[in-house]
Amino acid sequence: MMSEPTDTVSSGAGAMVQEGLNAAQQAAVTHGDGPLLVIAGAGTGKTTVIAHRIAHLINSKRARPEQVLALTFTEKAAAEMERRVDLLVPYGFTDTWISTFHAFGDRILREHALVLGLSPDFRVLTEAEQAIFLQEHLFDLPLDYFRPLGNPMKHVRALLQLFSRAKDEDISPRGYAAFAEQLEQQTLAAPDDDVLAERARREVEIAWIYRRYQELMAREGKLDFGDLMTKTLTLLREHPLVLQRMQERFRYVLVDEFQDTNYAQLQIVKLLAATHRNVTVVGDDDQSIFKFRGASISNILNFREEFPESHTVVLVENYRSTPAILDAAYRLIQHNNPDRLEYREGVDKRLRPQNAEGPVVESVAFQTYQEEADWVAGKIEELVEAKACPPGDIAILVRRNSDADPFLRALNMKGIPWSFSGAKGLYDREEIRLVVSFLRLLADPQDSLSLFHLAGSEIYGMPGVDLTLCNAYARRKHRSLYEVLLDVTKRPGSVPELSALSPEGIATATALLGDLDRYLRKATLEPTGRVLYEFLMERPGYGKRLVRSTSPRDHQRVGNLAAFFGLVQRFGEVAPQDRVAGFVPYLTMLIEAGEDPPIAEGEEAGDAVQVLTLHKAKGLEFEAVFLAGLVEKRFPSVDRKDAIPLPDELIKDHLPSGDFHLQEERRLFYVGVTRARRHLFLTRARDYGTKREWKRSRFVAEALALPKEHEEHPWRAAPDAAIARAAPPPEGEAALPAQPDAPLNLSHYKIDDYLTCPLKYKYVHILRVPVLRDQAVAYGAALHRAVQAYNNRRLQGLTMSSQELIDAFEAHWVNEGFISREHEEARLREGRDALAQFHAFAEGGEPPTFVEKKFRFQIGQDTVTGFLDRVDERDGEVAIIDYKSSMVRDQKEAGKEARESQQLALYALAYRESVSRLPDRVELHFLTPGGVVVGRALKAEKELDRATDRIRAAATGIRAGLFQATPSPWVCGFCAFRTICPATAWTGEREG
DNA sequence: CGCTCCACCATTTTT
DNA sequence: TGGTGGAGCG
Repeated sequence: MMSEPTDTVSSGAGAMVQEGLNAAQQAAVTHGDGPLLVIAGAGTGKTTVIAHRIAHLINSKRARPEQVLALTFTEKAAAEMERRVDLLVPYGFTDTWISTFHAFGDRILREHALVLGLSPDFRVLTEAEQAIFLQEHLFDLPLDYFRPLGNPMKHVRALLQLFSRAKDEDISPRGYAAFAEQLEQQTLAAPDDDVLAERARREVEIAWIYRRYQELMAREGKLDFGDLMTKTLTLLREHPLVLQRMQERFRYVLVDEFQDTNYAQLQIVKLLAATHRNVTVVGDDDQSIFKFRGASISNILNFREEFPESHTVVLVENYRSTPAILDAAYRLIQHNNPDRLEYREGVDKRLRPQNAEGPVVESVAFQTYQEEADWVAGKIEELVEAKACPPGDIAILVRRNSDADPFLRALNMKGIPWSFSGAKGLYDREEIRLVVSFLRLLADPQDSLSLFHLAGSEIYGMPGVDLTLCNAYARRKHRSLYEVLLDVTKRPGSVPELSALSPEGIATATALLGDLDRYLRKATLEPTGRVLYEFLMERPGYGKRLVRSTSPRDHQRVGNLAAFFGLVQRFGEVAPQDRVAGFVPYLTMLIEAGEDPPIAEGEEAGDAVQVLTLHKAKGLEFEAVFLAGLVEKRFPSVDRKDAIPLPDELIKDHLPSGDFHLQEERRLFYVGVTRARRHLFLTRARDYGTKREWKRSRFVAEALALPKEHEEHPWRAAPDAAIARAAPPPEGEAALPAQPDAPLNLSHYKIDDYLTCPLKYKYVHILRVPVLRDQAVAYGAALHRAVQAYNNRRLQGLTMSSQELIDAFEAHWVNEGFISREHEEARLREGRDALAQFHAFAEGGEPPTFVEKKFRFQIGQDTVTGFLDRVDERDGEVAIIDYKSSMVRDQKEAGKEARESQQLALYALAYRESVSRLPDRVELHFLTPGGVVVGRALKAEKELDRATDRIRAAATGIRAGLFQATPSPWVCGFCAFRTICPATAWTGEREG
C-alpha cells in the first residue's frame, strides 16, 4: 500500500486559478487532502468551485490529470464541467475522468468484464427494451400473482421499476430473498395474520422473479442501468486487486450534486476513497428532489459521520438573485427543520445576496386557469417589450408536464415563441402515425385499421363517403378492407353494392393499392429504412412535400420523421435481418412497452420562453421566473406510492422525523424560487376545470410570510366558459350531419361506448373500423358460449357434463392476441378450471327460467335491444343474472360491481318495460378458476332513472351528429383506436 | 371518534 | 381502472 500524501501545499499555491473567487470558494478549491464537504447553496458557484478545484489539483501538480475522477449525474453536467475545466487548465487534460456515474460504471465494467464473467460488449437496455425482454421471457419466470393471464404485461413495468429501485439501494436478488424468507418466518409465528401472509407470498414471488430476471439477463449479455452501479460495486468488493488499482489510479474523487446520489453510488465513492480519503462532495441538501428515483438525502446529511475527519465549506454568497427572492427562499425552506443540514450541524446556510434589491416577489390569484395563463403571457409580453429580458431568459415552471398546456396556448395567442421541455410523444404525431400505418400495412395488408387510416389521410385523401362505404361493406361481408379495395379497383362493377363510389375514390384507391403492391415487393428484399425512405421521397412523396415546404410546422414534421428514422436504424443494428416484417412487431412492442421518444425541437427554441417542470429546471437560472399552478394538492402534490413499492425494511435512507413527501415538495419549491435572478411571480387560480375549488399552496404563505388566506365568496364558473364547454364542436370530422328525426336502435354497448367517447362510438358503430379483438374479449366470448350451452340444456330439462361444457368452451376458442403460446395455454387452463368450478356450482342449483332472453323497449322514438344472459323466476322472486369472465377479489368487490353496473341497471329497466315489474335483484356471476363469485344488488327506480338518462343522453348526441372525442389518459389507454385517433394526435401547433 | 362509503382525480426523470 | 381523502354516519 502506498503511503498517504501529506498536505504540504502552501496557501499560495494555485493562486493563478483563484482569481475572482470569494474566501469560502477559495478554501474549497485549495483544500488539500482528505474528505471535503462543500455545502453549496443555490447560485453560490458550485460548478465553478468543482471546476477550479480540478484545475487546481492539476495545475499545482498535486495530481496528474488522469488521477482525478469527477462524477456527475447527467451527461449535460459532465459536458459543462469538462468545458469549464478546459478553460482553466493550460494544457490538455484528456486523461481526466469527468463523467456520469453510469458512464464511469460502463467503462470500468467493460475494462474488467472478463473478471466478472461478463461479455465485454454487453448491451445496456433501455427501459422499453427491458420490458420487451421480460415479455419474451414472461413464461420462463416463476410468476403467479404478478402475471394475471387477462393482462400478463400488467405488472412488468412496475417490476422493472422495483428492480431498479432495489439496485439503487444495493439490494441483490439474494438480499431480497433473505428479506422475503424473513417475512415467511414471521408468518409462521403469526399464522392468523392474513395480511402478513399475503405480503410474504408476494415478496417471495418478487424475490424469485428478481433472481430469474438477473440470471436471464446475464445469460444474454444484457445489463440494465442499475446493473452499471451494482456490478461496479461487486467488482470493487470482490476483487481487491482491481479495487487497489482503482484507488491508486484515482487519487482524487469529486462528486457533483451529492444530494442526488443513491446508496449504491455512495458505496462506490466510499470504496474508491477508502485508502486515500481524498473525496470532495458538493451538494445542497435543500435541493434534494429525486427521492423517487433513489436519491438518498441521508448521504449528504450523514457525510460527516462517514468521514469524521472531513472539512466542511459552506458557500453562501449568492451571485444570482435579489435579496427579496432569497428572503422568500429562506423563509420557506426553514419549514423543513429539523431535517436539514443547517439545523442539524449548526451551520449557517442563509444565502447572502450580492445583488442589489429588485422588485418584490409577486403572488397573484385568478378565478380560472385560463386567466392565470393569459396574465402570465401578458406579463411576459410586457417584460419582453420593456426590454427587461429576452424571451429566452424567462421561464414558466410547472409541477407536472400536463400543467403546461394552458400556458403554451396563451403564449401562442400572443405569438410569443416558447419551448416546452416535456414535449414527448413522437408516436402521437400524425406524420409518424402515418408512416407507422404504412409499415404495418406492409407487414400485414389485411390490417384494415391501418389501411383505413392511410387511405383517409392527407397522403391519399380518399373521400370519406367512399371509404366509409367500402369499410362498412367489408365488415358486413367479413372481408378485409384490402380485399374490398382490390375488387373495386381491379374488377370494376364486381361489387354492385359499391356502385355508388365516386370516380375520384376509385382513382385514389387504385393509386394506393399500386403503391402498396410496389412496396410490398420491396419490403421482402430491402431493409426497412430504404423502403420507408422511398415511400417518403419517391411515391407518393409525402416527405418530399414536407421537405420543400417553407412552413416551420412542416420542418418540425421532417425533424420528427428523421427521429423516427433513427429508431429504424437502431433496429437495423440489432436485428438479425432488417426487414419491415420484423421491424413492425418490434416497434409495436416498443410502443406497448411505453417507449416515448421526444419530438423534434421547434425552430425558435433559441430565444423562446422556457416552459419546464421544476425538476428539469434544477441547475438553471432565468432573469424572470413564473411559478404557476400553486394550489394545494398540485403543489405540494399528493403523495403517491410506486406501483410496487420497495419494502421500507430494505431502504437505507432513514430520517428521524417529518413528513418526507411534504419536505421534498418544499425543496422543489425552493429550487423553483432560487432559479430567479430578478423577477419572481407566484401564480394560481381557483378553477382548474374541475368541480373543486383549489386552495392556495401553503408554500406561497411560507415563502411570503402571508397570513392564512381567508375565504372569499364561493367560486362560480364564469358563464361564458360554461357555455363554451357545452357548445358543439365548431366543425371538423368529429361532426356528422345531424339527423333529427332518425329513430335509433341502441344497445348497452352502444350507449356505453358513446358515453365513454363519442368518437369511439363513431369508429365502432358508424364507420365500423375493424380492430383486432383483445384476447380478454375472445376468452370471455368462449366462456359465455359454453355457459350458454349449459344453461340451455338445463332449461330443456337435460344435463351437461363438465367435460361437455369444457368441450364447448374449446370449440369456441379463438387464438387471438396472446403474447405467446404459453400464455394461450395458461389461459385455456384457466378457462377449463373456471368452467369446472361453474359446473359444480350450477349443478347444485335450479335450472334457469330464461336463457339469452331477448328484450326490446322504446325510449321516446328510440329502441333499445339486447339479451339477458339468464333470468330466474322462482317463488315469485325474479333475478337477472349476467356472467363475467373478469377477475374479482372477493364477494364484497363483486357486490360493489353489481351495485355500480350500468349494464344491470339497463337490464332491470328492460325487464320492467316488458313485464311492468322490477326484478327483485340483479346478479353478476364472476367465473373465476377459484370458483364462481356472485355479486348481488338491487336496482330501484333511482338506478332505472339514471339508466334512462344515459340512454337519452347518448341518443341526443348521436342524433345531433356530435362525435367529438373526449380524450383522457385512462380511457384512451384501453382504446383500440388510439393509434389513429386524431384527438390524441399532434398535427402541429396547439390551438386555443 | 372511528369507520365506511362515495366522489374525485389521475407526478416528478436520469442513465 | 384504482387509490385517496373527505364527508357523513354510527
